[in-house]
Parts: sequence; C-alpha cells; structure tokens
Amino acid sequence: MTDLADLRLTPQRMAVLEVLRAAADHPTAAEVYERVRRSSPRIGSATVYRTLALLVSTGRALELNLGDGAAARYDANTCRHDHAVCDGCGRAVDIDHPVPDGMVAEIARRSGFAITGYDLQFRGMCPDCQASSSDPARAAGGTGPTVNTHAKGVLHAEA
Amino acid sequence: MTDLADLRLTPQRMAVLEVLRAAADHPTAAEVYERVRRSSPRIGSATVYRTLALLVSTGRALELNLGDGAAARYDANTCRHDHAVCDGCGRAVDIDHPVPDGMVAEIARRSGFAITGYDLQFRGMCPDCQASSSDPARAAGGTGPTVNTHAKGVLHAEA
DNA sequence: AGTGATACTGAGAGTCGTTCTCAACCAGTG
DNA sequence: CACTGGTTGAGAACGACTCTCAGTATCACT
Repeated sequence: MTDLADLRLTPQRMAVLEVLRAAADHPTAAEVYERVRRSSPRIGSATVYRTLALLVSTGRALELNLGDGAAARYDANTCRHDHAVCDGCGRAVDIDHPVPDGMVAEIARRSGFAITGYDLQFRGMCPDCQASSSDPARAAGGTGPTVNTHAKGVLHAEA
Repeated sequence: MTDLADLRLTPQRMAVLEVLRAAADHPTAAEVYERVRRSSPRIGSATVYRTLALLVSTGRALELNLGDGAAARYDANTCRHDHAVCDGCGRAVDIDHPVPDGMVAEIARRSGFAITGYDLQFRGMCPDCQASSSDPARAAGGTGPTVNTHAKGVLHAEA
C-alpha cells in the first residue's frame, strides 16, 4: 500500500480528487473520467483508474459496489456510512445509521471472524420513483438510466 | 421476469441447480461452469450464465457481489442471510443474524425509500487466517487464492 | 545548469466476466 | 408429419478494468 507521504499531488490527481469532491452522486470510474476530461482533456483513462485506486488505498475515497452490473462507484465522503440504492433509477443515497456495535460483536463471536468493517446497502424505491410509478404519467425522475437490479434478498418483515 | 410455471427443467438446468445445491461454498459462475462440465461436458458457458440468471430471477438462487474483483457468486440458500468475507483467503461464510426491523423502518422513514431488501456483508479475518497469520508457519488455510479486498469502510468501534 | 534516479503519465493492447447473436436442436401441438 | 417456439452451444462482442511501455516530469545531488 502506497503511504500518504509517498504520494505526489500531480495536477491529474488533483483533478480527479476535485471531481470526486464536487460530485453529489456516486460516479463510476467512467463518469469520473468523463468529468475530469472537461478540465484536463489530455488525461488518460488509466491515470483515472490508477488515481482512484490510489485515493481509495490512502483513505481519501471510498469504493462502492452497488451491484448494478459491474462498474464500481466512488465516493469522496470517507466517513463510515451506508447506501440505499433505487431499483427504479439506480440512484444511491447516503445513509448514516450505523449497525449497532453489539450486533457486530455478536456476529464476530458467533462466526469467529475478526471483523474489521462491513458494507450495508438497502434496495428499494426512492421517493421520486415511488411517485412516478403510482403516477400514470411516468416522469422519469432524472439522474440515471433504469437499472434492473433484481432484488437479491427479500426483506422478511414490515418495511 | 420469467414465471415459475414457464420454466422448462431441461437436463442442463437441472445440472446447474444440482451443482449449486451441492456447493458448500459460494461459487462464481465460472466455478459453476467448471463443475457442471464434469457431469455435462458438452454444456456451454452461455447456458450456465443464462441458467444462473434464470434461477436468480425465479427465486431459486441468490446472486452475491462480495466485492472481490468482478465475479458474481451464487448461493442456493435462498433464505434471507448475510455474509462475512475473509480478507485473507476470500472465503465467504453465511451469517444468519438479521438487521433489526426497527432499524430498517427507521432508515426507510428518514430516507423516504420504500425499502424492499438489503445486503449486508462483513469483512475481516476468518479463524483459520487469524491462526495462520499469528503463526510464523503460514499455513495457507486452503480454499481460495489470496484476495486483496482493501477495507472499504472502517468500523468505528470495538469489533 | 547538468545528471541520474525515481515516480508519473497517456496510449493502446490485453484480460476477465458477462452478454449477445445465430444457426441448429428438441419438445410439444395441430 | 410439418409447425412453432423455447433452448442450446460456439463464438463474437462488450464493458470495465489492468498491464505494458516509452516518454515526461520531478526530485536530490553535484
């Protein structure tokens, strides 16, 4: 793992970090690449991928696997948080509601794992998509293309 | 979504389901393909992928994204459950400890999402890898190759 | 300023997991 | 028996990502 001190802040890396910081959504690497090219048209995709990996490994960004196809997503919000992904528009919103420590400890005890972290993501319909699916006029809502994330685990109660 | 009644149980599909049911681990599609070929050598990879997608969409299997590279994993245990993934050997074990319903309801309320399900996965070291990493003689533990899943969110307490 | 060592970059090729295409096949139905 | 429509297998195609490599920038010394 590259150490923090060892990291040169080149213009390209700055540009990638800027884009990530400015992003309100959770862009894929390809989206980051596209946005960075607006300010640094000569940057290569390999540099963007390398830089994203570097930012992740030095703790300046988070990598997310939201299960929509293959593309990893990136998040400059490095505080521990989770996500809710909309089955309609594919949008992901941040959730700041940690799993109770007691539960983690209990799972560690039962499984024997030394647990260092976890990923939690919820699936469902965002408020916009709920409104437009009950609406006969299907207002597309906006952000992304429709992603067909089939529910991978079904909730066993209320919701 | 293909309906259950609509599903022909061809020999190929039976073979894939058999392999999945017999698997104690969480095989990737490529692993399923390899195992199915032992009994049905003429099967094509497209058929395996198609069948896995079919099984998932009809609720006969679960698709997992354990974040180790790109490959999706499959699980014939369709009951709601979560996973703990070992950073050492890449192995995933089942965790049967649901998130409290109250927490899900609270998140639904706060985010406005109509939550239909969730995915929770823990990361850490399995008992075997803990033993072999403290051991000077690094007993490899066994199942898989070493996967370098860099921690994507760090736990904020005890563990 | 000159010199070498080292890190970084961009282009393009390569890899990997997955999906698509398409002709051939098979199982029912009329 | 011919028709119809779902299913199959081979291979091409695709998207996301990584690797390779020559060229460039930056640093530490002199």
